[in-house]
Amino acid sequence: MLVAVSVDAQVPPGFTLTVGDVAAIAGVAPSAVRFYEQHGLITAHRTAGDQRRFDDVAACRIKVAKVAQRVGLTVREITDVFADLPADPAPEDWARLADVLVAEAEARTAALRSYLDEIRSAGRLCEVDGRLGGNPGR
Amino acid sequence: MLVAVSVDAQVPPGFTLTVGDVAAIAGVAPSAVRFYEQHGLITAHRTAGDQRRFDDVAACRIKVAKVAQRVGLTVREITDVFADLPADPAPEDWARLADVLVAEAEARTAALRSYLDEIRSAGRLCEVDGRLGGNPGR
DNA sequence: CTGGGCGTTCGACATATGTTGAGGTCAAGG
DNA sequence: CCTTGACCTCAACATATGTCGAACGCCCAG
Repeated sequence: MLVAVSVDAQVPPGFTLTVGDVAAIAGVAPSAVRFYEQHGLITAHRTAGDQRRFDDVAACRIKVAKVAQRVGLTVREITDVFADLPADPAPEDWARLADVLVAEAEARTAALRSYLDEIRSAGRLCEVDGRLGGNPGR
Repeated sequence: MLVAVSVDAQVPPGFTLTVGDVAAIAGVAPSAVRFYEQHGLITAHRTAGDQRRFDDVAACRIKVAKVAQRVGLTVREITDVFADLPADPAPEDWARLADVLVAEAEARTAALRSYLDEIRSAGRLCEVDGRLGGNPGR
């Protein structure tokens, strides 16, 4: 007789965390966790009673996302980057992810620096490639 | 009696750009220019007819702001950074500004990199234990 | 098997960042 | 002067990122 716990038979093993659990681990509000799931940043399985059950990877994704948001990435962009992350990421997978995110952050910083350098080196502020004196339509 | 020469006497010299001019130069919509003025990112003088007249510095500030937004700074934060910028900035002033902005961008990138490094070196992702018996193909 | 602490959805609210439209005014060219 | 396009304000809408409350359901401990 192997009939035992049939309640969460459809929830894969490892998916034991509730919304509140993930929220506590990731340091965000439960509402935010639902928001991220709605937007595909994380995924959940559902119990027979329609409750979400998360993986610990979900909490990890959220933590990374919060830091990535600080460098200007939108939830949508972060979701896209996460699209390449396997369901059960190995350290190398995290490393690849890190490369992508850091590269993006550095590219944006480089753009900022480059533009500021341009302004600074232009003797008289940034009258760069703008035609002053005309008023063409938009 | 009306005095003809008093029409734009209150608008300082150099403030010749209309909302549309600044918008065209900075590459944003006129509505955005008004928005930035409302939020203190740029300042305008008014003609006798209550129209805004900007300085070319305004367009420059907007251009910088757009790039700074890409590294995660809010309009509020950018406005605060601009608070230290003189009305008529010299190259050194832009240089100081650049230092502040780039430092902030790099700090945020560093935080991201540091956190990702932490995850990667933790081996077992975000300090949480799951089924680490292996990485089943699935 | 029941109580209450979580969970669920849904819609309203909140903030940031703008855009659009209505209704009216200003200013520069003809 | 007078037309016409750009400007003014104000309000509503739009999107991103969440939060909160109501009304209701699930589930674990006693």
